[in-house]
Formats: sequence, C-alpha cells, structure tokens
Amino acid sequence: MKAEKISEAVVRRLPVYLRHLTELHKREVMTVSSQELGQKLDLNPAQIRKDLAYFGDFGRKGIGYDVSYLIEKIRHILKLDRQINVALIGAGNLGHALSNYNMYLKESMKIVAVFDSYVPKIGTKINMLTVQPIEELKETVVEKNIRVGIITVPDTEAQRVADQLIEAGVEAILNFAPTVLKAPPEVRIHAADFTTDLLSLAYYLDSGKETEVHDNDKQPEKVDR
Amino acid sequence: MKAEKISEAVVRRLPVYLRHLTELHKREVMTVSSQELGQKLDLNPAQIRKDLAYFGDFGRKGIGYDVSYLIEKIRHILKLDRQINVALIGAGNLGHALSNYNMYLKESMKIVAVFDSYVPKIGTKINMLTVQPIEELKETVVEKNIRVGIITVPDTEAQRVADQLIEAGVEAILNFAPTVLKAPPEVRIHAADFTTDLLSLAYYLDSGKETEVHDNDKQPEKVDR
DNA sequence: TAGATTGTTAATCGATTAACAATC
DNA sequence: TAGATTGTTAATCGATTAACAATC
Repeated sequence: MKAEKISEAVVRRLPVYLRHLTELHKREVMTVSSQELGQKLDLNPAQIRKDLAYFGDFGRKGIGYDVSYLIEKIRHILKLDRQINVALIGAGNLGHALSNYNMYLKESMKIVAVFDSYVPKIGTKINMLTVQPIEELKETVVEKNIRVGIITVPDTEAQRVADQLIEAGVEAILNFAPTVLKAPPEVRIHAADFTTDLLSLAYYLDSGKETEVHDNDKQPEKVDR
Repeated sequence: MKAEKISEAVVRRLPVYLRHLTELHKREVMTVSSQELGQKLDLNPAQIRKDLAYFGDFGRKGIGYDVSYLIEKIRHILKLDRQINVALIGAGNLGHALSNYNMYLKESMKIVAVFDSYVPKIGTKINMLTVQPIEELKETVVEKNIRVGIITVPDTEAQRVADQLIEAGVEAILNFAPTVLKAPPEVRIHAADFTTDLLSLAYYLDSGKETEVHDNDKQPEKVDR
C-alpha cells in the first residue's frame, strides 16, 4: 500500500476486474490468482498485482485473491457502494440504450432524470423516467443531488448542455458527442464518442482488398508535395 | 517522415484532428497552426506536430497547415477515402444509434448489413437495411465484402458472435458488449463498452456528499484484514 | 517442507513535452 | 528582414513488465 497518485489507466482497469470477479462469484469460484485473471482479461499478471497493490494488500501469498473480498474492495474504491445520481441529456436511441444498461447496475451510478429539448419527446417515458425539458435541468440537478451528467445530444448542442450541467454543479460528465468539451479543471470530462473508435479502426485494416470509392491513388504512397 | 511504428495513441488522435479540420473547412478557414489546433483540442502542440510528422511533411514553416490538404492526407492515412463495409450485429437501441451516426460518414465506414437473433426483429428495417437472422452472417459477410463487425448484442452472446465474425473473415471488431473478447492476433478487437467508462468516472467524484446506500463504512479507510 | 503466488523493486519500454535550428 | 511556425532531437515523464524475496 502506497500513497502514490493513481493513474487513469489503473482506474480504468478496475471496472474490468470487477466485472470478471462478479462473474467468478456467480460461478461460485472462491479464489483467483493474478495469473488466471490476466489470462482471462488479456493483461499482464504483474500489472494486475500492481494495480491492486496501490489500494491495499488484498491478496494472500501462495493462494491468490479472495473473490468476494476483492469485489467488495474494488466496489469501495470505485465508490460503487454508494448511490451516485446521474442525469441523462438526450433521449434518443443512444440515451435509451444507456438507460437500459443502467438497469443492471442496481445501486451505484443511477440515472434519475432524463432531459431533451425536442418538444414532442417531453413527457414521454424512458424506463420509468419522464423526459423533462432541458430548462428544468438546473433545478432538478440541485433537487435530486445529481453529480454526473451523460451527454447524448447532437454535437452542435453538446457544449451548451455541458455548460448548463457545469453551472448546475455536476462533478463529472460522460460525453458521447463527437466534440472536445471545454470545462474548468475541477469538472472531470470523459470522452466516450464512438465515431473516433470506428474511424481509427480503419487504419488497421489490410490495404489491398478494398472496395474503392473515388480518387483511388495507387501510387507508391508519396507524401511530399 | 520516418519509418517508425505508429502507436495506437497516435492513430486514435487522427480522427479527432480530422473532425476539427472538417469543421474549420466548413468555416472556410484556410490554414491552421499546431498551436491553434492544440488549444481547441486540449492537446500539446508539439504532440500534434509529431503525430502528423510520422506520416509526412504536411505543414509549412512559419505558416502552419493547409486545412484542405491536411484533411485529404488524414483521410488517406485512415483509409477513409475508400469504402469499408461494416456489419452490425444487434439491432437494439445501441445498434440503432450507431446506424444513425453512420449516416453522417457518407463514404468510408458503411454499415451494409444488420443482424439479430431475436425472431420478431428479423425483417424489420433500420435505416434502409433489413434486419437479417444471424444465421446468414457468414454468407453475407463474404458476399458483401464486409471487413468490420460491430457487436451490440448482450454480453452473454458477444463471444459467440465474435467467433462467427472471425470465422467469416472480418479483420476488425468494435465490441460494445462488456466482455473481453478472445480472438486471434490478426483480428483487431477494439473495446468500446461504456459501462467501464461510467464506472471509472465514479472514482473521481469528491467523497463526502454522497447519497448513501448500504454498509456505509465511515472508518478511516482500513485495508488490512 | 515444497509449490504457489503475492507485493514490490528495478529494468525496460514507450509516450509526451521542451527546445531549437531550419525556413516560410 | 522580423515574426511565426514547422519538423525533429533530446529530455522528461510515466506506464508496463520482469524478477525475486517474502510467505501462505
């Protein structure tokens, strides 16, 4: 156990550990080694041990990690043993998808309000929640102690929505719009836009067998002008 | 221009550059410096210059980068100047959301087939595409020269779907299910699961003002047993 | 005790940032 | 020419991996 600063990379692996541990728990596996965990999650065992050791001595030498105990610990580290209220802004397909997933996470992160600016959507229901007009954002955030906002509006509206969330006092934003949001440093912004993922994937495709579209330059990759 | 291996981090920034450059192009901005780009995208200008320099000498000293020219170059690097056919497996809300976004990206990555295993969904339309039974996956992948698969099925089915995609011969998979997929090294897997994002965000919230749920241990963070 | 596996230090590897000569 | 900005090298910073003593 040390007092170092925990890197973002470490924090982003914790939910992955948690997920697999929960799976093991369901299968009534009592104990797991960093070796086995690494195999399953495609990670280096040393890295897993190091990640966990930042937060405490959770394992037992010669044995491994007690599954239930480690679940409990990671849940605590990630603050998933408290309820955190979340607002969803944007009641489109993506918003729907997110609120469905959210049903899984019983306590912890919980979507407690949904907003949209498109008038016909207001008043409709999404998983027990009534879609509210975006004008009610601020008061609802305060009333319901909402601490996280999820943005699933079109990119043109994303910054405006972010500004309203920040002004209302949220501490973190998960942004699905394909824009880089501006925010003061105390508000944590996480980009979750998948067009970026999809486009970067294209880079790794084998050239050679593509269905061509236009200006197909078959020259040997000249870059200089 | 060098012959180094390009890191994943670099590749993942390219779509972000492209997006902003396209925006500038729309606003008829002719030229942009790494300085300005860095400001807008929250990146170090040196990093932007270095990223671009991996692929060629795209800028002009004292001037900056020609917006149109750089767009063209990045599109070429990312292979977005050819059409790449994509299959979507899972016609739920998330699948819908993705196929909507896909409409934007005129050419390049294009969803050309949608599959689902849920019988009542088969035959329904999503953005001009008819949902097909998953049994037709392999033949369709071959027929339509599909090279990328997007998985938006529940986590319990994800690995099976991945296996079918791989067997059918896709080169890359974008996986939205919260599972670590097993695949041979020549198939690129990209995890795009957002529960991980959401859960890791909780870590960064200020403790102190939470709505408590259960087993609220207010002891001073003891880790040892 | 022998075998297994942790926690941690040291070594390696890789990515970001600073600095600056080249040059538009 | 003076000012701006690139491309690139060197310096820094950070993250991953290997190795191993401690110990269950």
